[in-house]
Amino acid sequence: MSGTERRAQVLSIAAKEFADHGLHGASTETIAREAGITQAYVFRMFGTKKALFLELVESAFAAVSDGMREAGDGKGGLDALSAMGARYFDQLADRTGLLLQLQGFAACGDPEVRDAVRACFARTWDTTEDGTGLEPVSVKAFLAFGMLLNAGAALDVEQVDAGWADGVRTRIRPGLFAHITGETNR
Amino acid sequence: MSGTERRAQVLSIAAKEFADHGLHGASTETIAREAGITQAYVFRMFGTKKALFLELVESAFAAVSDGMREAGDGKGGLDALSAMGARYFDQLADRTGLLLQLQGFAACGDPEVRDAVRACFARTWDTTEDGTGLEPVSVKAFLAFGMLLNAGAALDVEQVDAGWADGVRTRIRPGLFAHITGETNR
DNA sequence: TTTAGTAGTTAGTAACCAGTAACTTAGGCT
DNA sequence: AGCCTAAGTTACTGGTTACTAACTACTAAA
Repeated sequence: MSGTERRAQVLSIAAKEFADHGLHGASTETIAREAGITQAYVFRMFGTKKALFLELVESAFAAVSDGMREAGDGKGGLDALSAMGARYFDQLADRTGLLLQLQGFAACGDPEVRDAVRACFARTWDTTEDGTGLEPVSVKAFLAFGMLLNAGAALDVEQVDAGWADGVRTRIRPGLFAHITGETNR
Repeated sequence: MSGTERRAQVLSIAAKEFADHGLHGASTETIAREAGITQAYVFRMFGTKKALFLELVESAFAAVSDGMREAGDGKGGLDALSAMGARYFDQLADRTGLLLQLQGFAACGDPEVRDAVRACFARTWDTTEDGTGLEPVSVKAFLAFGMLLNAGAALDVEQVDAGWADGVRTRIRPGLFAHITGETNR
């Protein structure tokens, strides 16, 4: 198998592993075994476990940011907002990506991880703000619903038959964010 | 030291440790050392690492739910909503509690943890819904902002001087949730 | 003074962890 | 043929992990 193929395969397997068990819970040995290679070779490719983790977390955030920017490109005003909102929620249907974001936040006890995730989140925030032209409160609401989706993915809310689960699954009307106003800066 | 005192002390130390490093990243050895006792005694008190973790996560969720219910007790309508909202955000100022919730979500790869966290989240949802009398979309928005606070706590947003950080810190006007409407059930 | 319980320890175990160094094997190019 | 590089392995390390069994020191009541 070629280097780039192998790399992609390991990244895909590691993504699932890290999404389920987090930075510390996942095992490089397990990842290697599932990929059919030696654990030593994983380290040869990615250097450290944390580097592999960060690469996956960063690409999970980037998928959302890039997707939104692409959706809004060439449009303006409400069209752009609507397209970006739709793309945002499309990207957020990827459960592994959501869980990787969550694991990124959870691993922020490590300063290196925290700095990386801060940068990722900042980029998502700025992309949302610049692309939609919404005021900060609405951007906040926009991203807040994204964070709730992270939690929903963790709880595997799709598999739950209950009132609260229905509530979490309920999709917000996209135009909503344009109407949220009245923040008070603390 | 008496049993209840020791237990409380260990719980408090373990809370910080689990909040920072998660279920798998935290070490019982470290917790024991910080408490000035043997690691073996931690297991004698709590049985397993996971049991200790779950006790902390559950109490972090319960603090929010119970606080809200208490705040709304004896009041009605907008008064109750306002009081519950205030209490909700008060409880969410506890960074360790927020991080423990986050680590609970992150550890949901383990079925036992997932079931427990589902139950906690369900209770928070129901308490919010019953107490405020809001429609599901608003409850969703209410809790979504809570999830964003989890992320903000992980990123230690208080220490960041940037536009996005200001945005995350911006406090929403409590009455807002009463005016969110227009969901579309998917 | 015995008895019962509570607070805590010592001394392990077996499994697993991330990470390293040195080696091998196979294919393409000159 | 001979060389180089990329793909991959074997074999190992030092450390940590959660968890257990068996023991001790102390206190308070009967």
